[in-house]
Amino acid sequence: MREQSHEHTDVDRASEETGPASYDARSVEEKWLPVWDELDPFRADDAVVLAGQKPKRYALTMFPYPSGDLHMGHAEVFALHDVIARYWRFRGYEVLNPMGWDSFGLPAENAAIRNDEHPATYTYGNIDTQYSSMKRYGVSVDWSRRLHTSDPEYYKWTQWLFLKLREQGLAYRKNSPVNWCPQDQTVLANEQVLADGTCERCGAEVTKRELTQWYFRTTAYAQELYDSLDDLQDSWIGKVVNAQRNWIGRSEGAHVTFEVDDHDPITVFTTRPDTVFGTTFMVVAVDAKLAEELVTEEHREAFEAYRDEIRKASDIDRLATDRPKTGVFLGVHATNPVTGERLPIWATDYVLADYGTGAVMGVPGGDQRDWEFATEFGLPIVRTTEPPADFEGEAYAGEGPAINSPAAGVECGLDLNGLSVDEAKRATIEHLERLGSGSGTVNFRLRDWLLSRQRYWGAPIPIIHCQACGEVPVPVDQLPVELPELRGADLKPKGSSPLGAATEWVEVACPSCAGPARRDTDTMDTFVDSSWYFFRYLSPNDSTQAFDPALAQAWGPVDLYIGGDEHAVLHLLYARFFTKALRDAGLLTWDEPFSAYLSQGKVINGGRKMSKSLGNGVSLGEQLEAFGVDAVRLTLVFASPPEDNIDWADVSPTGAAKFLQRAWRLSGDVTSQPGVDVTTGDLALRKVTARTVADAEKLVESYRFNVVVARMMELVNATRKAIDNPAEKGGCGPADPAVREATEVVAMLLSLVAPYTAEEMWERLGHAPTVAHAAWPVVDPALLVEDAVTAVVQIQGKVRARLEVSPDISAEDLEAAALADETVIKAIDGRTVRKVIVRAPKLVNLVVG
RNA sequence: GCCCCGGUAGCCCAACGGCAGAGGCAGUGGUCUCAAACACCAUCCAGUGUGAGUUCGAAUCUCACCCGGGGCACCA
Repeated sequence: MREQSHEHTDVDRASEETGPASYDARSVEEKWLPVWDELDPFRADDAVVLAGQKPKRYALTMFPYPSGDLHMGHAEVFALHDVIARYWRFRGYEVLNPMGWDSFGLPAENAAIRNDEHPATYTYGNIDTQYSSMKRYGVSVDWSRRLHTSDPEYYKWTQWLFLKLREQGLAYRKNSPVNWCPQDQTVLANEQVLADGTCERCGAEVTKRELTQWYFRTTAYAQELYDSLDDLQDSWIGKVVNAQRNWIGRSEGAHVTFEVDDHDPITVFTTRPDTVFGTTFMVVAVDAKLAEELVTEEHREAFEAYRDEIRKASDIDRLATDRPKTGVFLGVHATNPVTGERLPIWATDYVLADYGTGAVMGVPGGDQRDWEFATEFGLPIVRTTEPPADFEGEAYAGEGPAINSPAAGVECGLDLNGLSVDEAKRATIEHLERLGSGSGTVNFRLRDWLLSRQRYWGAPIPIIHCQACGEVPVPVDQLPVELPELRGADLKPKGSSPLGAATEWVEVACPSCAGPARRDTDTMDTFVDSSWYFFRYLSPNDSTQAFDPALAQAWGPVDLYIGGDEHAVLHLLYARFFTKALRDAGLLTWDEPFSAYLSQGKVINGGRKMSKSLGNGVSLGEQLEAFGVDAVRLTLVFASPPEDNIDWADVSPTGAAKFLQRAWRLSGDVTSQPGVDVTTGDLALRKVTARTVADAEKLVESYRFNVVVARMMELVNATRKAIDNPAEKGGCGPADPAVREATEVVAMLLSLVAPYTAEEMWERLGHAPTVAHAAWPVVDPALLVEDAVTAVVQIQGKVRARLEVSPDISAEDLEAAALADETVIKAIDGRTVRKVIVRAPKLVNLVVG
């Protein structure tokens, strides 16, 4: 592309009469940017929406973290997102399309330590860079709503919301074993530890520490967070709904209470209450307090030795499922509430302290883990479900009739024998409820969200700890609690928050009793900042409230959210939690923040993720330089469906640039004047145009943006042919009004993806800027009707002939025509026609023989 | 192990249960050119992962399996 520029002048000179053969992407970009700034066509008008003058659409894309300049991934999501935002404007919606920066976070802090500076230097420097790039990228954003989560004006409200949630009992402090990242020197939420036990952010192996930390009570909404996934099933991309379901991990079952000798009873959670007859022992988590309370003096030494050994093992080892079961007997017995049998109680590490009640009834006949444990320690095994005859495994957890429930000769008031698993579960729960020894219940895997962090560059937790009054919230009129000025070496992680070193900042008078007190020195997880930013966009400059509930009512919820899969559980779950909490605080009326969610695939190169070590990185800046903004955007949108990965090695920005030139050239060929009566234009081309618009509407609305681009290409090809071909070959020449109509539609459609080229075309077509304000074409339904359609005649389902028929042909006529056709008669070859299926006007299928 | 999603031409991808091909990339042949690039025209290429089933008819629906991607996982 660049090489062209030195020849450009020759081309211009040579083609003065026919117009230039190509345009220069760079100069077109420079030409239109200031014009758009002047026209400001993307400002979202609150008044219009509040008054209900226009229907609204809220388009949201995950705001970037300011690390360096934008990369290919950003380019993709912004390009996809802009298609829908621009389309909605064309369709008459008042569109809110805001942008900001998720600007708290560790990279800035680490850079500050490295370079002996303040994190703000890195942060705001990168924001400036990214802002310039985004402007050039031509996204249709309302920049007046720009926000940065690290601005005190923003995090004041993050702090306010923290206090609001605390008032609702949704933020609390507790001491517990927590995930600790030794690399980042801070605690992490469960969601931020990957399945392999490493830190989601930096990849270091996460360890455990016992610490007092702040939590959001996400579990209070576990049921609702799970249930409302049903409503999102169709409008969210399936894999994200699935990931959230798995993460929340709902399981139905029962609590069963077992009396214990000389001790409080133990309650366990089980999904298989029907197997209670097969319980031959009890197991409690070795690291739970319960184990320590239960163990007898006689067994204490052995227990403690076992426990210490387990504590030394890493989580990675503990999580391995293939090692032999271990445990120690605690010296006490429980009583089976149904049979009265006495059951030994053991401690083990295969039971988790923080799931369910930290204790389990051991049913070796029905649970493989219990089977292994029983085998290891010589405990009895009783089957309570009859396995199929060919069953060869050990524990049997499948369907089948209940047996040994109770065992022959036992009378206990409950008989499950012969019942199916479901029937037996229900009967057992009813029986337990009668006995007062249990009840049906639902358990969740989801844990509370650990939100405090021992790092500097985040929103300080607005709590003051007073020896006399305890936790005291910072009064609202004293918000924000601004970060003290720390820089460079002051920020070095040392296992506790750097804020602790800012003595003057930390030591304050208690707001309640005025006695000596200390500020909380932890900052909030940056996922807190991003859990509500889409509300702040509604009132970005409001200094009196986080957001205006009336505007939330008018604009919310977000109509389409586009972002990366890496946030499938993290950010999306947190934002859903915040929305429900804010609803219950009376600030919102709706339940879910994002009506539709689309995830964008990754941009990879040569089949591998781009990385410095592989040396396969593709620089967005270089691509833009080489091909222009529009060609890069078009490449990214056209390459594949939005959610699929794009391999840069498989795509062709050169091809995209060629197409743009082809499209643009049309606008120079049109010779009719703006406003010409298109109804007199060439019918064949008009039909293609109408069909394209109708299809494009459906395709954009179902987010199949790559197919929309293919349709644009077809329309460009058809228009080119109409201009160039003589009448006898179906052409109509450049003066035909249909050519203008088609080219204007190309400009409008193209503006969804390639705004500069489209704007340039629009101008050459004799219109004032901006094409974004152009009137979307109204499709005349008459133009969508085909004059003649090709009906296929199948014999035994195989196509044997084609007939040109009228689109409104009757079934009888079509059948007659098919049977009269010579090719058909030949293909039937004298056989009997046994059955005729007619789908007028497209198909006839003959069954012969 | 459980749960989602996918598998169509050399490649990226289209196809209301009804003609497997819309579009693009790459390839091939041509027009233009002194030559090349650009542009334009033409053209080659698969029977839809495998096996059954439903149906007049299956890429599409059902089941099983194979392969790839993702989520959860000693979660009772």
